[in-house]
Amino acid sequence: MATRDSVNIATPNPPRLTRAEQKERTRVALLDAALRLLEQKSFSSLGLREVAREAGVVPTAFYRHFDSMDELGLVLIDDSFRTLRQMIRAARAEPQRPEHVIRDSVEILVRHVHAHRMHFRFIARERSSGVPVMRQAIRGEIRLFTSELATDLARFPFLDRWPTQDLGVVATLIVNTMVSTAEAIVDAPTDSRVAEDEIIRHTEKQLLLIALGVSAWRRD
Amino acid sequence: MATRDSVNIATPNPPRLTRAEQKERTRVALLDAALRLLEQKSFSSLGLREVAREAGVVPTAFYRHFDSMDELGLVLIDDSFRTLRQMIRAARAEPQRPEHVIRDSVEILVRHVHAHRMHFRFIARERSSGVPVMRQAIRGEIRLFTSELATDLARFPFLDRWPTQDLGVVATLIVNTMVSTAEAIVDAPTDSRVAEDEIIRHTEKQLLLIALGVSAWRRD
DNA sequence: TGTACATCAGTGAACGCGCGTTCACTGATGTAC
DNA sequence: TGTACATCAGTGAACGCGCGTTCACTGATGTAC
Repeated sequence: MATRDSVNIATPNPPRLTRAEQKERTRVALLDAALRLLEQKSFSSLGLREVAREAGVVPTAFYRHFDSMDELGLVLIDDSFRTLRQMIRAARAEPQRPEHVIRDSVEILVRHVHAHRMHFRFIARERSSGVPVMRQAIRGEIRLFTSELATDLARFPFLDRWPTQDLGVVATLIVNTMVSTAEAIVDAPTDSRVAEDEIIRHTEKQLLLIALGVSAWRRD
Repeated sequence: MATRDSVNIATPNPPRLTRAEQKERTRVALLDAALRLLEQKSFSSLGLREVAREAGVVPTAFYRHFDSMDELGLVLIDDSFRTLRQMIRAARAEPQRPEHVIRDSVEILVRHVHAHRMHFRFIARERSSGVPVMRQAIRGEIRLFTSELATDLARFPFLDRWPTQDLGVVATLIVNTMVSTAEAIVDAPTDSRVAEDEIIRHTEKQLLLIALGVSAWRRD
Protein backbone atom coordinates (compact mmCIF):
# COMPACT_ATOMS: atom_id res chain seq x y z
CA MET A 1 0.00 0.00 0.00
CA ALA A 2 2.74 2.46 1.01
CA THR A 3 4.73 1.28 -1.98
CA ARG A 4 1.83 1.85 -4.32
CA ASP A 5 1.15 5.29 -2.85
CA SER A 6 4.73 6.43 -3.34
CA VAL A 7 4.67 5.15 -6.90
CA ASN A 8 1.50 7.09 -7.52
CA ILE A 9 2.94 10.33 -6.23
CA ALA A 10 4.59 10.60 -9.62
CA THR A 11 1.26 10.39 -11.43
CA PRO A 12 -1.06 13.40 -11.52
CA ASN A 13 -4.22 11.32 -10.97
CA PRO A 14 -5.41 10.05 -7.57
CA PRO A 15 -3.85 6.73 -6.63
CA ARG A 16 -5.22 3.89 -8.69
CA LEU A 17 -6.14 0.77 -6.79
CA THR A 18 -5.62 -2.75 -7.92
CA ARG A 19 -8.71 -4.86 -8.43
CA ALA A 20 -7.99 -6.75 -5.20
CA GLU A 21 -7.57 -3.53 -3.25
CA GLN A 22 -10.81 -2.09 -4.58
CA LYS A 23 -12.64 -5.31 -3.77
CA GLU A 24 -11.27 -5.25 -0.23
CA ARG A 25 -12.46 -1.66 0.14
CA THR A 26 -16.00 -2.59 -0.79
CA ARG A 27 -15.87 -5.55 1.55
CA VAL A 28 -14.80 -3.31 4.40
CA ALA A 29 -17.44 -0.76 3.39
CA LEU A 30 -20.11 -3.46 3.71
CA LEU A 31 -18.86 -4.56 7.12
CA ASP A 32 -18.62 -0.97 8.36
CA ALA A 33 -22.08 -0.19 7.00
CA ALA A 34 -23.48 -3.16 8.91
CA LEU A 35 -21.75 -2.10 12.14
CA ARG A 36 -23.07 1.42 11.70
CA LEU A 37 -26.63 0.20 11.22
CA LEU A 38 -26.26 -2.11 14.22
CA GLU A 39 -26.02 0.93 16.48
CA GLN A 40 -29.74 1.41 15.98
CA LYS A 41 -31.11 -2.07 15.39
CA SER A 42 -30.40 -5.72 15.93
CA PHE A 43 -28.66 -7.99 13.48
CA SER A 44 -31.67 -10.18 12.91
CA SER A 45 -33.66 -7.23 11.56
CA LEU A 46 -30.82 -6.08 9.34
CA GLY A 47 -31.41 -6.51 5.62
CA LEU A 48 -29.02 -7.27 2.79
CA ARG A 49 -30.36 -4.38 0.71
CA GLU A 50 -30.14 -2.08 3.71
CA VAL A 51 -26.46 -2.88 4.23
CA ALA A 52 -25.66 -2.52 0.53
CA ARG A 53 -27.47 0.84 0.42
CA GLU A 54 -25.56 2.12 3.46
CA ALA A 55 -22.30 0.92 1.91
CA GLY A 56 -23.12 2.71 -1.35
CA VAL A 57 -23.27 -0.32 -3.59
CA VAL A 58 -26.05 -2.07 -5.45
CA PRO A 59 -27.65 -5.02 -3.60
CA THR A 60 -26.30 -7.61 -6.00
CA ALA A 61 -22.74 -6.46 -5.34
CA PHE A 62 -23.15 -7.88 -1.84
CA TYR A 63 -22.94 -11.40 -3.25
CA ARG A 64 -19.42 -10.79 -4.57
CA HIS A 65 -18.31 -10.68 -0.92
CA PHE A 66 -20.67 -12.77 1.21
CA ASP A 67 -23.03 -15.64 0.48
CA SER A 68 -25.59 -14.32 2.93
CA MET A 69 -26.13 -11.95 5.82
CA ASP A 70 -25.32 -14.81 8.19
CA GLU A 71 -21.87 -15.09 6.68
CA LEU A 72 -21.32 -11.36 7.09
CA GLY A 73 -22.43 -11.70 10.72
CA LEU A 74 -19.89 -14.41 11.41
CA VAL A 75 -17.15 -12.21 9.92
CA LEU A 76 -18.24 -9.39 12.22
CA ILE A 77 -17.94 -11.72 15.21
CA ASP A 78 -14.52 -12.79 14.03
CA ASP A 79 -13.33 -9.22 13.62
CA SER A 80 -14.82 -8.16 16.95
CA PHE A 81 -13.04 -10.87 18.87
CA ARG A 82 -9.84 -10.14 17.02
CA THR A 83 -9.90 -6.62 18.48
CA LEU A 84 -10.75 -8.11 21.86
CA ARG A 85 -7.75 -10.42 21.71
CA GLN A 86 -5.59 -7.45 20.79
CA MET A 87 -6.81 -5.80 23.95
CA ILE A 88 -5.81 -8.80 26.04
CA ARG A 89 -2.40 -8.95 24.44
CA ALA A 90 -1.95 -5.25 25.21
CA ALA A 91 -3.03 -5.88 28.79
CA ARG A 92 -0.54 -8.70 29.20
CA ALA A 93 2.24 -6.67 27.62
CA GLU A 94 1.87 -3.67 29.90
CA PRO A 95 3.76 -3.84 33.19
CA GLN A 96 1.23 -4.70 35.86
CA ARG A 97 1.95 -3.84 39.45
CA PRO A 98 -0.12 -6.20 41.60
CA GLU A 99 -1.30 -3.22 43.63
CA HIS A 100 -2.97 -1.70 40.59
CA VAL A 101 -4.06 -4.74 38.65
CA ILE A 102 -7.76 -3.88 38.97
CA ARG A 103 -7.43 -0.19 38.16
CA ASP A 104 -5.11 -0.92 35.23
CA SER A 105 -7.32 -3.65 33.81
CA VAL A 106 -10.42 -1.49 33.93
CA GLU A 107 -8.51 1.37 32.36
CA ILE A 108 -7.41 -0.84 29.46
CA LEU A 109 -10.94 -2.14 29.01
CA VAL A 110 -12.38 1.38 28.91
CA ARG A 111 -9.75 2.56 26.46
CA HIS A 112 -10.42 -0.32 24.08
CA VAL A 113 -14.18 -0.02 24.32
CA HIS A 114 -13.82 3.58 23.17
CA ALA A 115 -11.45 2.62 20.37
CA HIS A 116 -13.70 -0.18 19.13
CA ARG A 117 -17.08 0.98 20.34
CA MET A 118 -19.01 -0.65 17.49
CA HIS A 119 -17.37 -4.02 17.90
CA PHE A 120 -18.05 -4.09 21.61
CA ARG A 121 -21.62 -2.96 21.12
CA PHE A 122 -22.13 -5.65 18.54
CA ILE A 123 -20.84 -8.41 20.81
CA ALA A 124 -22.75 -7.16 23.85
CA ARG A 125 -26.01 -6.94 21.90
CA GLU A 126 -25.84 -10.11 19.86
CA ARG A 127 -24.46 -12.26 22.66
CA SER A 128 -28.03 -13.18 23.66
CA SER A 129 -29.61 -12.61 20.26
CA GLY A 130 -32.23 -14.76 18.65
CA VAL A 131 -30.07 -15.82 15.71
CA PRO A 132 -28.79 -19.23 16.86
CA VAL A 133 -25.69 -19.45 14.67
CA MET A 134 -24.56 -16.02 15.81
CA ARG A 135 -25.32 -16.62 19.48
CA GLN A 136 -23.46 -19.92 19.45
CA ALA A 137 -20.42 -18.35 17.81
CA ILE A 138 -20.24 -15.52 20.36
CA ARG A 139 -20.79 -17.91 23.29
CA GLY A 140 -17.97 -20.07 22.00
CA GLU A 141 -15.58 -17.12 21.77
CA ILE A 142 -16.53 -15.89 25.24
CA ARG A 143 -16.06 -19.37 26.68
CA LEU A 144 -12.62 -19.56 25.09
CA PHE A 145 -11.81 -16.12 26.42
CA THR A 146 -12.98 -17.05 29.92
CA SER A 147 -10.84 -20.16 30.05
CA GLU A 148 -7.82 -18.13 28.93
CA LEU A 149 -8.50 -15.74 31.79
CA ALA A 150 -8.71 -18.72 34.15
CA THR A 151 -5.23 -19.75 32.99
CA ASP A 152 -3.96 -16.23 33.62
CA LEU A 153 -5.47 -16.26 37.08
CA ALA A 154 -3.57 -19.42 37.92
CA ARG A 155 -0.38 -17.35 37.79
CA PHE A 156 -1.39 -15.34 40.85
CA PRO A 157 0.28 -16.51 44.06
CA PHE A 158 -2.96 -17.20 45.90
CA LEU A 159 -4.54 -19.08 43.06
CA ASP A 160 -1.88 -21.40 41.70
CA ARG A 161 -3.12 -24.39 43.66
CA TRP A 162 -6.82 -23.89 42.98
CA PRO A 163 -8.73 -26.53 41.04
CA THR A 164 -9.36 -25.53 37.43
CA GLN A 165 -13.10 -25.53 37.94
CA ASP A 166 -13.00 -22.97 40.72
CA LEU A 167 -10.75 -20.76 38.62
CA GLY A 168 -13.45 -21.00 35.97
CA VAL A 169 -16.03 -19.76 38.44
CA VAL A 170 -13.94 -16.71 39.23
CA ALA A 171 -13.10 -16.09 35.59
CA THR A 172 -16.76 -16.24 34.60
CA LEU A 173 -17.65 -13.74 37.30
CA ILE A 174 -14.94 -11.38 36.10
CA VAL A 175 -15.88 -11.75 32.43
CA ASN A 176 -19.56 -11.14 33.22
CA THR A 177 -18.60 -8.00 35.09
CA MET A 178 -16.42 -6.79 32.24
CA VAL A 179 -19.16 -7.45 29.69
CA SER A 180 -21.65 -5.47 31.79
CA THR A 181 -19.17 -2.64 32.04
CA ALA A 182 -18.51 -2.58 28.30
CA GLU A 183 -22.26 -2.60 27.69
CA ALA A 184 -22.79 0.28 30.12
CA ILE A 185 -20.04 2.38 28.56
CA VAL A 186 -21.27 1.77 25.04
CA ASP A 187 -24.81 2.72 26.04
CA ALA A 188 -23.82 5.74 28.14
CA PRO A 189 -24.41 9.17 26.61
CA THR A 190 -21.37 9.84 24.46
CA ASP A 191 -18.59 11.80 26.09
CA SER A 192 -20.30 12.09 29.45
CA ARG A 193 -17.28 11.92 31.72
CA VAL A 194 -19.49 11.91 34.82
CA ALA A 195 -21.55 8.88 33.79
CA GLU A 196 -18.43 7.05 32.70
CA ASP A 197 -16.48 7.75 35.87
CA GLU A 198 -19.41 6.39 37.81
CA ILE A 199 -19.37 3.21 35.71
CA ILE A 200 -15.64 2.84 36.24
CA ARG A 201 -15.83 3.26 40.01
CA HIS A 202 -18.69 0.78 40.08
CA THR A 203 -16.69 -1.79 38.12
CA GLU A 204 -13.57 -1.35 40.22
CA LYS A 205 -15.56 -1.95 43.38
CA GLN A 206 -17.13 -5.07 41.93
CA LEU A 207 -13.74 -6.45 40.95
CA LEU A 208 -12.30 -5.57 44.35
CA LEU A 209 -15.19 -7.40 45.97
CA ILE A 210 -14.47 -10.45 43.83
CA ALA A 211 -10.77 -10.22 44.69
CA LEU A 212 -11.58 -10.06 48.40
CA GLY A 213 -13.88 -13.04 47.98
CA VAL A 214 -11.06 -14.95 46.34
CA SER A 215 -8.67 -14.11 49.20
CA ALA A 216 -11.20 -15.23 51.78
CA TRP A 217 -12.05 -18.46 49.91
CA ARG A 218 -11.19 -21.55 51.93
CA ARG A 219 -9.58 -19.59 54.67
CA ASP A 220 -12.88 -20.06 56.53
CA MET B 1 -65.26 -17.50 35.94
CA ALA B 2 -65.97 -20.22 38.51
CA THR B 3 -69.50 -18.89 38.82
CA ARG B 4 -70.04 -19.02 35.09
CA ASP B 5 -68.65 -22.54 34.88
CA SER B 6 -70.97 -23.86 37.55
CA VAL B 7 -73.92 -22.21 35.82
CA ASN B 8 -72.92 -23.83 32.58
CA ILE B 9 -72.73 -27.30 34.08
CA ALA B 10 -76.49 -27.32 33.80
CA THR B 11 -76.37 -26.70 30.06
CA PRO B 12 -75.56 -29.56 27.67
CA ASN B 13 -73.34 -27.40 25.44
CA PRO B 14 -69.74 -26.51 26.22
CA PRO B 15 -69.46 -23.39 28.37
CA ARG B 16 -70.26 -20.25 26.38
CA LEU B 17 -67.89 -17.38 26.89
CA THR B 18 -68.88 -13.78 27.22
CA ARG B 19 -67.56 -11.41 24.59
CA ALA B 20 -65.00 -10.04 27.07
CA GLU B 21 -63.80 -13.52 27.98
CA GLN B 22 -63.41 -14.51 24.35
CA LYS B 23 -61.52 -11.31 23.62
CA GLU B 24 -59.20 -11.95 26.54
CA ARG B 25 -58.55 -15.47 25.23
CA THR B 26 -57.49 -14.15 21.86
CA ARG B 27 -55.29 -11.56 23.53
CA VAL B 28 -53.58 -14.24 25.58
CA ALA B 29 -53.30 -16.41 22.46
CA LEU B 30 -51.45 -13.58 20.69
CA LEU B 31 -49.08 -13.05 23.63
CA ASP B 32 -48.44 -16.79 23.95
CA ALA B 33 -47.89 -17.11 20.22
CA ALA B 34 -45.30 -14.32 20.37
CA LEU B 35 -43.50 -15.95 23.32
CA ARG B 36 -43.50 -19.27 21.51
CA LEU B 37 -41.99 -17.73 18.38
CA LEU B 38 -39.42 -15.88 20.50
CA GLU B 39 -37.84 -19.21 21.42
CA GLN B 40 -36.42 -19.33 17.91
CA LYS B 41 -35.96 -15.71 16.91
CA SER B 42 -35.57 -12.23 18.31
CA PHE B 43 -38.37 -9.79 18.87
CA SER B 44 -37.15 -7.32 16.28
CA SER B 45 -37.52 -9.89 13.52
CA LEU B 46 -40.95 -10.97 14.68
CA GLY B 47 -43.81 -9.97 12.38
CA LEU B 48 -47.38 -9.02 13.13
CA ARG B 49 -48.71 -11.48 10.55
CA GLU B 50 -46.43 -14.18 11.93
CA VAL B 51 -47.80 -13.76 15.44
CA ALA B 52 -51.40 -13.65 14.24
CA ARG B 53 -50.85 -16.80 12.19
CA GLU B 54 -49.32 -18.63 15.17
CA ALA B 55 -52.22 -17.50 17.34
CA GLY B 56 -54.73 -18.76 14.77
CA VAL B 57 -56.33 -15.44 13.93
CA VAL B 58 -56.38 -13.25 10.86
CA PRO B 59 -53.74 -10.45 10.79
CA THR B 60 -56.28 -7.66 11.12
CA ALA B 61 -57.63 -9.17 14.35
CA PHE B 62 -54.31 -8.23 15.93
CA TYR B 63 -55.35 -4.58 15.88
CA ARG B 64 -58.33 -5.27 18.16
CA HIS B 65 -55.77 -5.96 20.91
CA PHE B 66 -52.59 -4.02 20.22
CA ASP B 67 -51.77 -0.90 18.23
CA SER B 68 -48.47 -2.34 17.07
CA MET B 69 -45.90 -5.03 17.74
CA ASP B 70 -44.07 -2.58 19.99
CA GLU B 71 -47.10 -2.36 22.24
CA LEU B 72 -47.32 -6.15 22.42
CA GLY B 73 -43.62 -6.21 23.30
CA LEU B 74 -44.11 -3.83 26.21
CA VAL B 75 -46.96 -6.00 27.52
CA LEU B 76 -44.66 -9.02 27.34
CA ILE B 77 -42.08 -7.15 29.40
CA ASP B 78 -44.75 -6.20 31.90
CA ASP B 79 -45.99 -9.76 32.21
CA SER B 80 -42.47 -11.14 32.46
CA PHE B 81 -41.53 -8.85 35.31
CA ARG B 82 -44.83 -9.57 37.03
CA THR B 83 -43.81 -13.24 37.24
CA LEU B 84 -40.37 -12.16 38.41
CA ARG B 85 -41.85 -10.09 41.20
CA GLN B 86 -43.98 -13.07 42.20
CA MET B 87 -40.76 -15.02 42.51
CA ILE B 88 -39.27 -12.42 44.81
CA ARG B 89 -42.36 -12.32 46.96
CA ALA B 90 -42.22 -16.10 47.23
CA ALA B 91 -38.56 -15.88 48.16
CA ARG B 92 -39.23 -13.36 50.89
CA ALA B 93 -42.17 -15.36 52.23
CA GLU B 94 -40.26 -18.61 52.63
CA PRO B 95 -38.42 -19.03 55.89
CA GLN B 96 -34.75 -18.36 55.19
CA ARG B 97 -32.12 -19.75 57.50
CA PRO B 98 -29.03 -17.54 57.10
CA GLU B 99 -26.94 -20.67 56.72
CA HIS B 100 -28.79 -21.61 53.55
CA VAL B 101 -29.65 -18.26 52.06
CA ILE B 102 -27.56 -18.87 48.94
CA ARG B 103 -28.70 -22.41 48.32
CA ASP B 104 -32.33 -21.49 48.96
CA SER B 105 -32.22 -18.42 46.72
CA VAL B 106 -30.71 -20.33 43.82
CA GLU B 107 -33.24 -23.10 44.31
CA ILE B 108 -36.11 -20.61 44.10
CA LEU B 109 -34.61 -19.00 41.00
CA VAL B 110 -34.22 -22.34 39.26
CA ARG B 111 -37.75 -23.38 40.13
CA HIS B 112 -39.22 -20.18 38.76
CA VAL B 113 -37.13 -20.23 35.62
CA HIS B 114 -38.58 -23.64 34.88
CA ALA B 115 -42.11 -22.49 35.66
CA HIS B 116 -41.81 -19.39 33.46
CA ARG B 117 -39.14 -20.44 31.00
CA MET B 118 -40.45 -18.32 28.14
CA HIS B 119 -40.68 -15.16 30.20
CA PHE B 120 -37.15 -15.54 31.48
CA ARG B 121 -35.83 -16.34 28.03
CA PHE B 122 -37.57 -13.28 26.65
CA ILE B 123 -36.07 -10.95 29.28
CA ALA B 124 -32.59 -12.44 28.99
CA ARG B 125 -32.61 -12.17 25.20
CA GLU B 126 -34.20 -8.77 24.74
CA ARG B 127 -32.34 -7.13 27.62
CA SER B 128 -29.60 -6.09 25.17
CA SER B 129 -31.75 -6.08 22.06
CA GLY B 130 -31.62 -3.55 19.30
CA VAL B 131 -35.16 -2.25 19.83
CA PRO B 132 -34.56 0.87 21.95
CA VAL B 133 -38.00 1.16 23.55
CA MET B 134 -37.87 -2.48 24.61
CA ARG B 135 -34.31 -2.32 25.88
CA GLN B 136 -35.02 0.81 27.91
CA ALA B 137 -38.11 -0.76 29.47
CA ILE B 138 -36.23 -3.89 30.51
CA ARG B 139 -33.26 -1.92 31.82
CA GLY B 140 -35.63 0.20 33.90
CA GLU B 141 -37.26 -2.86 35.43
CA ILE B 142 -33.93 -4.49 36.18
CA ARG B 143 -32.66 -1.29 37.77
CA LEU B 144 -35.76 -1.14 39.97
CA PHE B 145 -35.30 -4.77 40.85
CA THR B 146 -31.65 -4.23 41.71
CA SER B 147 -32.38 -1.35 44.04
CA GLU B 148 -35.03 -3.44 45.81
CA LEU B 149 -32.42 -6.13 46.31
CA ALA B 150 -30.08 -3.49 47.71
CA THR B 151 -32.76 -2.59 50.25
CA ASP B 152 -33.13 -6.24 51.19
CA LEU B 153 -29.39 -6.57 51.60
CA ALA B 154 -29.41 -3.70 54.09
CA ARG B 155 -31.29 -5.99 56.46
CA PHE B 156 -28.32 -8.30 56.85
CA PRO B 157 -26.32 -7.71 60.04
CA PHE B 158 -23.03 -7.03 58.28
CA LEU B 159 -24.53 -4.66 55.77
CA ASP B 160 -26.89 -2.41 57.69
CA ARG B 161 -24.35 0.38 58.00
CA TRP B 162 -23.08 0.27 54.42
CA PRO B 163 -23.56 3.27 52.18
CA THR B 164 -26.41 2.84 49.71
CA GLN B 165 -24.07 3.07 46.77
CA ASP B 166 -21.93 0.15 47.88
CA LEU B 167 -25.04 -1.92 48.47
CA GLY B 168 -25.92 -1.11 44.87
CA VAL B 169 -22.58 -2.46 43.71
CA VAL B 170 -23.19 -5.74 45.50
CA ALA B 171 -26.80 -5.92 44.31
CA THR B 172 -25.75 -5.37 40.71
CA LEU B 173 -23.18 -8.13 40.96
CA ILE B 174 -25.77 -10.52 42.37
CA VAL B 175 -28.39 -9.58 39.78
CA ASN B 176 -25.91 -10.03 36.93
CA THR B 177 -25.02 -13.45 38.27
CA MET B 178 -28.67 -14.41 38.57
CA VAL B 179 -29.41 -13.22 35.03
CA SER B 180 -26.50 -15.27 33.67
CA THR B 181 -27.77 -18.28 35.55
CA ALA B 182 -31.30 -17.87 34.23
CA GLU B 183 -29.93 -17.52 30.72
CA ALA B 184 -27.79 -20.62 31.10
CA ILE B 185 -30.69 -22.71 32.40
CA VAL B 186 -33.02 -21.53 29.68
CA ASP B 187 -30.44 -22.37 27.02
CA ALA B 188 -29.39 -25.68 28.51
CA PRO B 189 -30.66 -28.82 26.76
CA THR B 190 -34.12 -29.43 28.23
CA ASP B 191 -34.27 -31.80 31.17
CA SER B 192 -30.55 -32.41 31.34
CA ARG B 193 -30.14 -32.77 35.08
CA VAL B 194 -26.37 -33.02 34.73
CA ALA B 195 -25.95 -29.73 32.85
CA GLU B 196 -28.34 -27.99 35.21
CA ASP B 197 -26.68 -29.27 38.38
CA GLU B 198 -23.41 -27.97 37.00
CA ILE B 199 -24.97 -24.54 36.43
CA ILE B 200 -26.40 -24.53 39.95
CA ARG B 201 -23.10 -25.44 41.60
CA HIS B 202 -21.39 -22.78 39.50
CA THR B 203 -23.89 -20.13 40.58
CA GLU B 204 -23.72 -21.08 44.24
CA LYS B 205 -19.96 -20.78 44.19
CA GLN B 206 -20.15 -17.37 42.55
CA LEU B 207 -22.60 -16.12 45.15
CA LEU B 208 -20.49 -17.57 47.96
CA LEU B 209 -17.49 -15.75 46.54
CA ILE B 210 -19.46 -12.51 46.51
CA ALA B 211 -20.63 -13.13 50.07
CA LEU B 212 -17.04 -13.73 51.20
CA GLY B 213 -16.01 -10.55 49.43
CA VAL B 214 -18.71 -8.66 51.28
CA SER B 215 -17.53 -10.07 54.63
CA ALA B 216 -13.95 -9.11 53.90
CA TRP B 217 -14.88 -5.62 52.66
CA ARG B 218 -13.33 -2.90 54.81
CA ARG B 219 -11.97 -5.33 57.31
CA ASP B 220 -8.62 -4.86 55.58
C1' DT C 1 -89.68 -14.16 28.17
C1' DG C 2 -89.49 -12.12 23.36
C1' DT C 3 -88.20 -8.76 20.01
C1' DA C 4 -85.59 -5.20 17.75
C1' DC C 5 -81.51 -2.83 17.58
C1' DA C 6 -76.49 -1.82 18.87
C1' DT C 7 -72.01 -3.37 19.60
C1' DC C 8 -67.79 -5.11 18.17
C1' DA C 9 -64.28 -9.31 17.73
C1' DG C 10 -62.85 -11.39 14.00
C1' DT C 11 -62.96 -11.80 8.57
C1' DG C 12 -61.21 -11.39 3.86
C1' DA C 13 -59.93 -8.69 -0.06
C1' DA C 14 -56.94 -5.30 -1.53
C1' DC C 15 -53.06 -1.89 -1.55
C1' DG C 16 -48.35 -0.43 -2.11
C1' DC C 17 -43.71 -1.54 -0.59
C1' DG C 18 -39.20 -3.42 0.32
C1' DC C 19 -37.29 -7.71 0.55
C1' DG C 20 -33.74 -11.60 -1.27
C1' DT C 21 -32.31 -13.57 -5.34
C1' DT C 22 -31.66 -14.45 -10.63
C1' DC C 23 -29.72 -12.96 -14.68
C1' DA C 24 -27.44 -10.87 -18.55
C1' DC C 25 -24.64 -6.80 -18.88
C1' DT C 26 -20.61 -3.38 -18.80
C1' DG C 27 -16.35 -1.60 -18.63
C1' DA C 28 -12.11 -1.15 -16.02
C1' DT C 29 -8.21 -4.05 -14.59
C1' DG C 30 -5.13 -7.88 -15.47
C1' DT C 31 -2.48 -11.05 -18.53
C1' DA C 32 -0.12 -13.12 -22.60
C1' DC C 33 2.38 -12.37 -26.41
C1' DT D 1 5.69 -0.62 -25.33
C1' DG D 2 1.34 -2.09 -27.86
C1' DT D 3 -2.38 -5.12 -28.86
C1' DA D 4 -5.88 -8.57 -28.20
C1' DC D 5 -8.26 -11.24 -25.07
C1' DA D 6 -9.77 -12.82 -20.27
C1' DT D 7 -11.34 -11.78 -15.84
C1' DC D 8 -14.56 -10.20 -12.70
C1' DA D 9 -16.44 -6.26 -9.34
C1' DG D 10 -20.19 -3.80 -9.69
C1' DT D 11 -24.74 -2.65 -12.42
C1' DG D 12 -29.70 -2.55 -13.36
C1' DA D 13 -33.93 -4.81 -14.59
C1' DA D 14 -36.97 -8.20 -13.21
C1' DC D 15 -39.21 -11.86 -10.34
C1' DG D 16 -42.23 -13.58 -6.78
C1' DC D 17 -43.19 -13.07 -1.91
C1' DG D 18 -44.58 -11.68 2.66
C1' DC D 19 -45.04 -7.62 4.99
C1' DG D 20 -48.10 -3.82 7.66
C1' DT D 21 -52.15 -1.40 7.10
C1' DT D 22 -56.95 0.13 5.15
C1' DC D 23 -61.52 -0.94 4.58
C1' DA D 24 -66.18 -2.64 4.35
C1' DC D 25 -68.20 -6.83 6.03
C1' DT D 26 -70.46 -10.52 9.07
C1' DG D 27 -72.64 -12.62 12.57
C1' DA D 28 -72.62 -13.75 17.42
C1' DT D 29 -73.14 -11.39 21.86
C1' DG D 30 -75.14 -7.70 24.57
C1' DT D 31 -78.81 -4.34 25.76
C1' DA D 32 -83.29 -1.86 26.06
C1' DC D 33 -87.92 -2.18 26.27
